[in-house]
Amino acid sequence: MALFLSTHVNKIDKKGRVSVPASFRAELSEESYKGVVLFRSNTHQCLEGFAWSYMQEIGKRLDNFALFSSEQDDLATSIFGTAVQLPMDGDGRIILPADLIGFGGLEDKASFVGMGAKFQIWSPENFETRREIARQAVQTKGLTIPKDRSVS
Amino acid sequence: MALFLSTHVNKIDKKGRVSVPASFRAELSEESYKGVVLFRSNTHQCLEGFAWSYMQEIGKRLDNFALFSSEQDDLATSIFGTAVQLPMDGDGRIILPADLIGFGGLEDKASFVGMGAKFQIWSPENFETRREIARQAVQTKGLTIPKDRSVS
DNA sequence: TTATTACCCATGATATTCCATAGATATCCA
DNA sequence: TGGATATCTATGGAATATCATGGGTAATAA
Repeated sequence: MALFLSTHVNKIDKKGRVSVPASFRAELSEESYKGVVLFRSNTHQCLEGFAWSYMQEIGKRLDNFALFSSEQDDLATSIFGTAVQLPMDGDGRIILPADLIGFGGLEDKASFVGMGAKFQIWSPENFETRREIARQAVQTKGLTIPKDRSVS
Repeated sequence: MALFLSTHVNKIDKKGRVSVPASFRAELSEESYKGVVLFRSNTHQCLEGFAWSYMQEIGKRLDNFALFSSEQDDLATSIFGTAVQLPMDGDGRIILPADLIGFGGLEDKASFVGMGAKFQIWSPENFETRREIARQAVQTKGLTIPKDRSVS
């Protein structure tokens, strides 16, 4: 499984192109599809990205919901319905669609934030705020990584 | 599993390079990936380091959280989002990124402090203070190490 | 056409690799 | 035991490779 790590700030050029960080590309290189899947975050003003193979994993997990339930319908709509598949060019860049640039509040820079199996794309300023909120949440709620695999 | 012991003070050169202590390198030599993972401590003004395999373990555990839950999001952001994977050069050095040098309050020297499975990197002056506080806490609270692995 | 996308190459900045040196520690042998 | 030699470690600097980025042009679509 791909493991995205660290935060990289890259420039969005006037064609809407942005380099996928080299370390992310290395993680993606094992994938059959050379590119990323992006969609709008349901919780933040940012974009979320996966390797194509992880989309299949999400599909499986969605199957755990009852077929035709409203939960499955809502999730499927917000995830699969808005996702776009973006190919990488020979230099490891993708073209961000204008509507996603708008949704993420992006301007001339994009922060790629590794989240393990997925990553997020933020405007650098918004992310600094988000990073601090997350840090405090981990501290005050005492969040830890569970030891075993028996978590729901 | 790697076991990091003792404290070593090494110099940070003008390129941000610093030698990983030889005894730490010996512990890392069994790892498939020759390098370390560093991130900002949530509790101290210092950096924390792991072997790469430990990070993969954390990644797996985190994947057990419900997808898109706020807990997973907060943890992933503060752990994976701020971590960096640093390869060692042929001479056993890593390059500390400028933002981590700033976060840790480091200048021209770095104290590598073995903590068992992980290690910390401190500014030597700050660590002397920290060492004394930790010593007193162990004394007054009568802290001990539990026998089994059933600790939360 | 006109706009958008794919592909190619150039370049500066940054990171990685390689080599040199000096001090400390260990090893060896008479 | 003494002393010479080799090895390991930390450190500095230079050469080389990689990455992000900009721009050009051909292919494609509307």
